[in-house]
Order: sequence, then C-alpha cells, then structure tokens
Amino acid sequence: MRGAVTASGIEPLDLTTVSDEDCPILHIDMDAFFAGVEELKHPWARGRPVIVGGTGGRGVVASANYAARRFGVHSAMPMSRALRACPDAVVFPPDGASYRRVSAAVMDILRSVTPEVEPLSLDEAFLDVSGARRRLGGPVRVATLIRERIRTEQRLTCSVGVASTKFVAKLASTHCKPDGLLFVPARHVRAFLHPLPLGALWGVGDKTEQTLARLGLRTIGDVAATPPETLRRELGVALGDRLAALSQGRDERRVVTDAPDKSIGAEETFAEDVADAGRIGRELLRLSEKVARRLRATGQVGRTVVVKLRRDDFTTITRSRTLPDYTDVGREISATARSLYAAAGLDGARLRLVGVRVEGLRAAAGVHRQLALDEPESGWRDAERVMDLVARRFGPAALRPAVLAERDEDDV
DNA sequence: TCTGGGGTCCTGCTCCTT
DNA sequence: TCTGAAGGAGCAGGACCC
Repeated sequence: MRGAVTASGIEPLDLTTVSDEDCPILHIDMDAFFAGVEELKHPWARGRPVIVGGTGGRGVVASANYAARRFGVHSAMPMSRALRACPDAVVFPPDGASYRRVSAAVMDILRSVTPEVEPLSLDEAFLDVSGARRRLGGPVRVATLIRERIRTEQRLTCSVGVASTKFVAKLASTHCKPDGLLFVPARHVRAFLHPLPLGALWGVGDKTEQTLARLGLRTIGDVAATPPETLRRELGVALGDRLAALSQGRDERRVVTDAPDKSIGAEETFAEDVADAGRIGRELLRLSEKVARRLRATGQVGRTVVVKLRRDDFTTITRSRTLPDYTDVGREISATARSLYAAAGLDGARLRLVGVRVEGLRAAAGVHRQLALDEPESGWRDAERVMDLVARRFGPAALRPAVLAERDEDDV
C-alpha cells in the first residue's frame, strides 16, 4: 500500500493535493525481520512458510513470514501450536548476530538520511526528517527513498508511517504492512484514529482492554469521548492521561537519539522445571557473569541487583537489593543474586525460569568506587577484565568459572 | 494452548529522614 | 523531647512493548 489518509478514507498518495509539511515523523518497521534475514541466508526457503523461534520444548515464535502468517502463525505463539497450524513451515533458531548485523546496516541507511534516528529495537526506528527537507525533499519523499534503499541494499522490505507524531506514525506503518507507505496528514488524524480498535492504542494490552470494555468502550473514538476523570479513575493517573491524549491524537514525545540504558538483564527458561537449589545457584552465577560482561562491554556499572524467579505455576516473584557501591563484577552480582534467592524461601520449589537484572546504571567512567576495607585493589574486577580479553580472542567458552565448566555455553 | 527474552514504566507500600 | 507530616529511596509486583 502506498497511500494517504483522506477525509473519505485511505486513497492513493497524491502530494499535489495534500501537504506533508507538518508531518516530519517517520516510523520505519521492517517486515517479518528475523524471518526475512533467514530467507536471505537460506534462499531455498524463499516462498515457503518460515518461522524463527525457540525449537526446544518451551520455545515460542519470534518471527514468522507472511506465508506462515496465512496459517494463523504469529509472534509469541508457542512453537508447538505454530507447527500444528503450519506443519510444513521451515523453522530456524534465532541467530542474533545476523539480525544485529543487518539491523546495523539498516540503521546506517537511516542515519545517512538524518542523525535524528531513535532505534526502538533491531527492526524499528523513529526518524525526525525536518532537517532533511532541503537536501532530500519532504517526509513522504524521504520515506520513499528509504524504502528503495533498504530494498536494493539489504534486499528486505519495510513499511513506513509518516505523520505529525510518533504514535500516529507507528500506527500508520502497522496499518500499511507489509511493504507499504502510509501518510496521515495532521488534519485527518482523528478520522484515521477513531475507528481503530482499543488495542491499537499504545499501552493498551489484554488487561487494560478488558477494563475499558467493561466501560462499554470498543474503539479509540470511544476513548476520546470518555471524560479523562473516568479514565484516570479506572486506569490510574498516568495511563488514564496518556490514553486520553493519544486518543485525541496528542503525543508530545520527541525523537530521542541517545536514550541511556536503564537496566541490563538476562534470564533463562529451563527445558524442564528445576527444584535443585545447587543447579539454580549455578544458573544464577552464569546469568550474573553474562550480565556483568555486558555491563563491562558497554562501559556501564549498576547498583541494584534484581532476581526473577518463576514457579512451575507461572507465578513470578522478584527480589532486589541495592548495593552500597556500583559494580560491573560478576562475582558481586552473583553473590547478591544467590543471597536473594536463598532469602526468598523457595528452597525446594520447582522453578521454570530464573533471571538476573542490574538496574540503576551509570557510565563506569563517571563513578568513583570505594574499596571495602578488606578488598585488594586488584581483585575480581581485574580478573574478569582479563577473562573478557580471553573471551574476545578465543571465544566465550574458553574461560569460565569452574562450577560452570561442565555446561556447554553457547549463549554468551 | 500454554505461554521466550530483552526491556520500560507505573503503582502501592514501607521505611527513613527532615 | 516527642510527635506528625511530607518527601524520597527502596522494594515488589504487574502490565506492556518488540
């Protein structure tokens, strides 16, 4: 689809009749990105249903191409169910390195258009192309150019929404998938938004949709017609106010090019539920080392350690502790994580998932670290930096704590 | 049907300090 | 010196997004 929203609906795009001057926000969304990259790597799979996702007993679909989607397959669907719906699908396990490489190339294309690029994930980004007008033309022309370059240089398709705000641009790109371009002029925003279902609103998932449905609301237009006090009372101040604004087409968020990380974490679902405290402790150590490595690789330190534990009945508890000092040392993170697990009183409980996350991040360079009285100046921190160097040279499995040595580690 | 992994944001509560 | 209010930090849990 290459169209524009008009007073009478969506029509073929004709810039001689409508101006895109006040709509500088672009939302670029790659079509079935992971599946598309796999099709490039494995040309024999082209034209067949392709699913990317975990192939273990508890895997879910991370991405499915449009041939697979015709069978009802969608992301986050359990793989077992996806394969029942589409038994002839070709299944690939996720290959993060390839996706990151292609994503970086796509982001380079976007940044060659404007430095005002806000990546949302590997396959999505917002752009503010106000500054590119003189060099490249108006927003719709820039969107067309980007689509052509991604197609010819990366052999992938994407969909682009063009609008005056982030929220509407994102809805527009979703609306024209796959391989589309949709321009929503500022004066037609409400006509575009109001017929859409509640779930299209940013921040409305299953629970919120049920709450709003109890009030008899079905569409974004219904939300727009509801008094803000009612939304606040039912959903809380923050969400109520946000939905009231979005439903009217108001969205003050700017394109942010360098938002700092708030947290870094790692988690793992066991192939089968685990009750053995020793095994859970080793998993917490492995995840802590992984998180610490990522902190050091990105030059960050953090202060709050959060442990996530999910029981076999899917109830999830979290426990956190804020440390006296910032850290990027795996030993410190794992000692805290294991002590939080011990204090949670889940000894003997069957767990399906454990996770470790570090919050309260800062740039390591800006943090002066206070040594404890009994702490040598060169300790685990230096040892782990040497381990980083070894891992970079010989691979991540070359060096690891002895208690993890019996495990194959392919996800570091 | 049976639910991954990486995140952000919000709310409500407790505790501590001023 | 005691007490209560206000505000901030820390913590736990839930909802949501891709």
